[in-house]
Amino acid sequence: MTDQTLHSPAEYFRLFNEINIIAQLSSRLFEQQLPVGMNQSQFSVLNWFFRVDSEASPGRLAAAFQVTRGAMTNTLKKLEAKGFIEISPDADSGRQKRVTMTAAGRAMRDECIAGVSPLLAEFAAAAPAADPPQLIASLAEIREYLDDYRSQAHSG
Amino acid sequence: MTDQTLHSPAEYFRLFNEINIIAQLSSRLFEQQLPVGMNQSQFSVLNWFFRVDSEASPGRLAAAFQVTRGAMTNTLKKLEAKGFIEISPDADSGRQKRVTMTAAGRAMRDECIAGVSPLLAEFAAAAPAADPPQLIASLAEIREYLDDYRSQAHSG
DNA sequence: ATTAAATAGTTTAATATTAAACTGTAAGAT
DNA sequence: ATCTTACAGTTTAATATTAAACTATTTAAT
Repeated sequence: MTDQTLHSPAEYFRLFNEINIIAQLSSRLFEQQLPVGMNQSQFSVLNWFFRVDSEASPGRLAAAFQVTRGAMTNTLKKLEAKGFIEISPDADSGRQKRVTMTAAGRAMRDECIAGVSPLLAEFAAAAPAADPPQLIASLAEIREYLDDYRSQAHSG
Repeated sequence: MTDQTLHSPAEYFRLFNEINIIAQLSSRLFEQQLPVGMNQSQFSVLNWFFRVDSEASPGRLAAAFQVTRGAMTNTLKKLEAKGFIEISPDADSGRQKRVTMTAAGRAMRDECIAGVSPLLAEFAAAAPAADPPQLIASLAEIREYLDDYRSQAHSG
């Protein structure tokens, strides 16, 4: 409150520490609520098709979730094997592919939402964060900074 | 600011999404600054001995970092092989062990800090989070809630 | 004292991820 | 037209993690 511009590196260190532990705890908790065979990565892809767009290339999805293309190849294979997505050649580009969600995928996405909803509702009711919108805004800022940082000076 | 008690589950969903992406991005970024052969888990253990206590059992460390005992066994083995910690029998209990940091471990901890400091300083200077202390406090609340949640109704 | 239950740590199998090498395609330079 | 570079996706090897089975020890019950 006293000082909005000068912050110690040690403070950021603690910040990332907290974030890492929460990510670990929450991921495990959420995955336990998902239908058998589904994990967070797979659900995230299905949910992306619900939230963002009806189709995408594997590369676009990898960028959206900040994972390597190899990791996305793996995740998409699992989803395709279960019939939740379809992977077809891109009519406009021989090196890209076109990924879409199937009806079964939409059903599974709904099932996942139904699975995690009680947990989220319980969480929202307990309201352990004073001001979630504010918190989300701050975190989004940090996420964007990290994302830029990575692509600017340290491409890979 | 308008409403401090009613928050939507969807909001918490977004919150955990942001947290997960930041955890992923920041972990990778930090690990790249560590000396060769060191990773975040190993550094965290060395830093724990610096911050918290001069000795601990493997189980206490596993609980502190919210990882399985098996994961901690693995991490401690790596550190022991490099001479950064010592693992000895506990005089008071035949089933527990006693872990301490060596002088080499302290030196490596300092080296790690030196490695990540520029990144943290750069981050602090750019100050992408308006109010880090407030943010840390909110996150700590969430972390504690998740931790309690896990141990209360869903032990494992 | 014996037995049963809980605890601490290790091991094993399975999985998700990264980094880097690799294949194939598109775009740009000459 | 040919060559070079960049790009999209896959594959491979290495690693960290979890869950569950396992060993050994301690504590509790009888």
